[in-house]
Amino acid sequence: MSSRKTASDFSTPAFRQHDHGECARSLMDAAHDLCAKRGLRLTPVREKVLELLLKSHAPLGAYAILSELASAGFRAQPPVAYRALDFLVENGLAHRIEKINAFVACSQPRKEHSPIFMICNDCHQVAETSVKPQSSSLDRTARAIGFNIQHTVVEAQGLCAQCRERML
Amino acid sequence: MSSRKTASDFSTPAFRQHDHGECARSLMDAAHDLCAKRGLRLTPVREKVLELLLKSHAPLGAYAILSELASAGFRAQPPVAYRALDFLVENGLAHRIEKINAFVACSQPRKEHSPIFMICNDCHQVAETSVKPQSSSLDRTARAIGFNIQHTVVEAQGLCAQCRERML
DNA sequence: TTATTAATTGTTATGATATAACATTATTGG
DNA sequence: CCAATAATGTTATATCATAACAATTAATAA
Ligand SMILES: [Zn+2]
Ligand SMILES: [Zn+2]
Ligand SMILES: [Zn+2]
Ligand SMILES: [Zn+2]
Repeated sequence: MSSRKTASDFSTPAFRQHDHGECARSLMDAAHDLCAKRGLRLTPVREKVLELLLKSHAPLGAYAILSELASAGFRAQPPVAYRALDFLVENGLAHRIEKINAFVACSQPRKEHSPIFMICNDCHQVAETSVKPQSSSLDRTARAIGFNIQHTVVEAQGLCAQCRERML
Repeated sequence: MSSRKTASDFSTPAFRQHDHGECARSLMDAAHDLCAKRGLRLTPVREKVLELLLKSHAPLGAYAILSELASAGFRAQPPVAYRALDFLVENGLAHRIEKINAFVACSQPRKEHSPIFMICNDCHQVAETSVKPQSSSLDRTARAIGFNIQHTVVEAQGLCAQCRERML
């Protein structure tokens, strides 16, 4: 048993068969832990938004979240959703997918990472992986031109293996 | 004199001193050539939008373009700007920067490429570089999980060398 | 050329995403 | 408790983008 990890070892289970109930529960637990450790307040609306995001690996738009919040008895003005999302994103519990103006729960909320996303255009699920910062093409290019990176957006759209197979 | 090129050789001149008048003129010429070769029509409004984008290496939002179009005597309803931008983007003459909902002229409109952008948060200019598709972290990761990439978004926000120096 | 078709542009309206501003309530620390 | 801070409630508006259909212009082929 080697300790080597391939890229897929780091990928979110989005495109792999897995027990998503357990997947979601463990990420919710991790969120509670992380907030406790950092003295952050995972208030009811914030927890509810995270719960909604954790329902699947398909990102949700802010207004979809808002409407789910309304159904669950929360106030439903846009700032309610955006504030909760801001909290989750700022604290590394969720990510914004720029290409589709939507949000997804982070699949590795413990560690600092520069996430990269694979967005399936067919099943709409998003896999999150991350890359060693130093080794990315972006970092190499930035060093070459003296650019100081503060934030990165790395997203790919296409077809996941399952969807591609289904289309054959 | 080696034929090796470093990443900076491929970068747009955005963050380097250069004759931008010449820079813009040659890109406009290239656009005319490309359209002629492909039988595309660089109509007045499309050419004007490209001209506006070529005024600097700082991206412009669709409504900024719209207002410049109005000043220049063009019709100024949103679809006018979005259609021209769609044409330019579809034909590789401009790119959309997802992180800031804005558009920039392509700096290497001839060849197929997967562009990478460096967005300076201070001077708001954007450098475009590109990476050999096979070698990017995104492609390696995609191969590892069997994901078929159709489109990529790779953007970094931060500070260009000049702006960082100026801040010291 | 002239009819036919296709591409582009004009126009109105609306949809979708996001934030500013300020009032109110809840939590925390002294 | 009291003052300070953080979070939430609420209204209004800003910003970004497209649907739908009409009118015009350009390309094409009979
Ligand atoms: Zn899961
Ligand atoms: Zn899929
Ligand atoms: Zn230039
Ligand atoms: Zn700069």
